[in-house]
Amino acid sequence: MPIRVTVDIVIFTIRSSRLHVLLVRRGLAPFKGQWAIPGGFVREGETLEQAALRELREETGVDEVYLEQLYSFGDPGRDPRGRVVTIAYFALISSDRAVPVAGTDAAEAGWFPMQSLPPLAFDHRRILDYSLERLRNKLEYTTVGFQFLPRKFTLTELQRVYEAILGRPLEKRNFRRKMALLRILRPLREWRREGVHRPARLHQFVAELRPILPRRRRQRFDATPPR
Amino acid sequence: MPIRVTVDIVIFTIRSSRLHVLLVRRGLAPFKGQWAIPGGFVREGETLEQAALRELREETGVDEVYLEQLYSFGDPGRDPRGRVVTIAYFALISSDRAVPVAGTDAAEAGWFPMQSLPPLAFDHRRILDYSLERLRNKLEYTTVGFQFLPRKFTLTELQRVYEAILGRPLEKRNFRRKMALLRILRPLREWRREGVHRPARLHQFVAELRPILPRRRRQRFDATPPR
DNA sequence: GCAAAAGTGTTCGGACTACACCCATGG
DNA sequence: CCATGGGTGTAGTCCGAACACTTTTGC
Repeated sequence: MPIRVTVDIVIFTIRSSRLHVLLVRRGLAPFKGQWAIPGGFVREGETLEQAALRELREETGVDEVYLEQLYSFGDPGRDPRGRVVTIAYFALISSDRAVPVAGTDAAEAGWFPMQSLPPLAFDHRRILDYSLERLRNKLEYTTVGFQFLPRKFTLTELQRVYEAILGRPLEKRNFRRKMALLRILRPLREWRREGVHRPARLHQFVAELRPILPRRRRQRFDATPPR
Repeated sequence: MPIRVTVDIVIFTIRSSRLHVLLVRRGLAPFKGQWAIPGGFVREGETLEQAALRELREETGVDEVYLEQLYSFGDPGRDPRGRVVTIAYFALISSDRAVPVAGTDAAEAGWFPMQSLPPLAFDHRRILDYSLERLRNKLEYTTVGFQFLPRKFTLTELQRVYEAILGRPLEKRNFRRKMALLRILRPLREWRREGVHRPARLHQFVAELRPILPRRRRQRFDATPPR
């Protein structure tokens, strides 16, 4: 009895300032009727990443997103049907594109806030927990956070993204100073006016997706000249 | 034709102040006679981690080491025999235990310095490159570095480990201050004397393996009382 | 007394934290 | 004129980096 290989994909987005994940309701046994993260078997000629992208497209219609391999889970017994090793990925989708369509083999699909998840099939709870941990870490030292926003956004919207992922409020002045120091935002000559208050300046994310470089000084050494 | 699943394991150690990796010479086609990292098929009832540990034991006789899942590689065509997905792990072995024994299905095994690797079978070069990157990152924010040393060691030995992994020299005073600040070393009342110079104090690594916590202050907020 | 490694202190700059008030707008 | 979010500056602390000389030993 050979081992079968699937990819599962955790799809994150931000909705109304809260981190959400896309779940599908299983139409078939096992765990029929339960919620699960999208996934499926890896096909003949495709790479693991292509398989993940295919699942993503089937569920959301979206392509060209941030996608990263998370971890592989393969405990015997994690799938009652037999030995299944899954390679888990996670994807980040900007809120303006986050419109799920029901998958082919899924009866139903929907966005769930990470703070209140339903019971999940298989070991998917564990996968979700780990992907959140990873996302939080990445947020600290890369610019993945921008993946959740449309091209133009306000600084407060950006801050809300960070807060939603980290799960704690941030201090406005410090947050803005940090962003300014990173020099990855271009302030636009456009303002968004909404509500009864001062309009907010729009910004663009400029610079490719990259790790945040804490500009190191070059290291020199004790230059004790021979006496 | 089903996908087959293997684990491959990158086994690191430090020898004469340089980072080494354990390679085995392949006895069978494909890539017969070439060097490769140890690995093998995942068996029926074992977890992925158990499979990695089994390979590790077969190659080195060593158990109870630092072991971490690295990444999964599954491009079609990475193995000419057919579709093989491999889950790569890496392990860290202290220099005093790093005595390889030839594996069961391997003709020969040996430690190679990471700076001068032979041509490798499959996509193993890529796996090695990635594992080094990961090891370097982990070194910065965890205490994995200690895994390479015996229980008692000198501060200079510890510094050599860090230098070997990072591939650059470090500054002695800063390195020692940092270690002192972390409070994870117990200085012993023992000294090692060797060579014609002042003896070096021995230290022990105390505290469990853990991430290095940059002690955050609790964040408070603008407490503008309502006027 | 000399060669060789062990050991040690201070200064600077960058980044993070804490913290409170004025500004522009629409109603 | 008021409610609402947008926007801004300063002071303290911590940490990493730079940098050179004294100590102890065996020969």
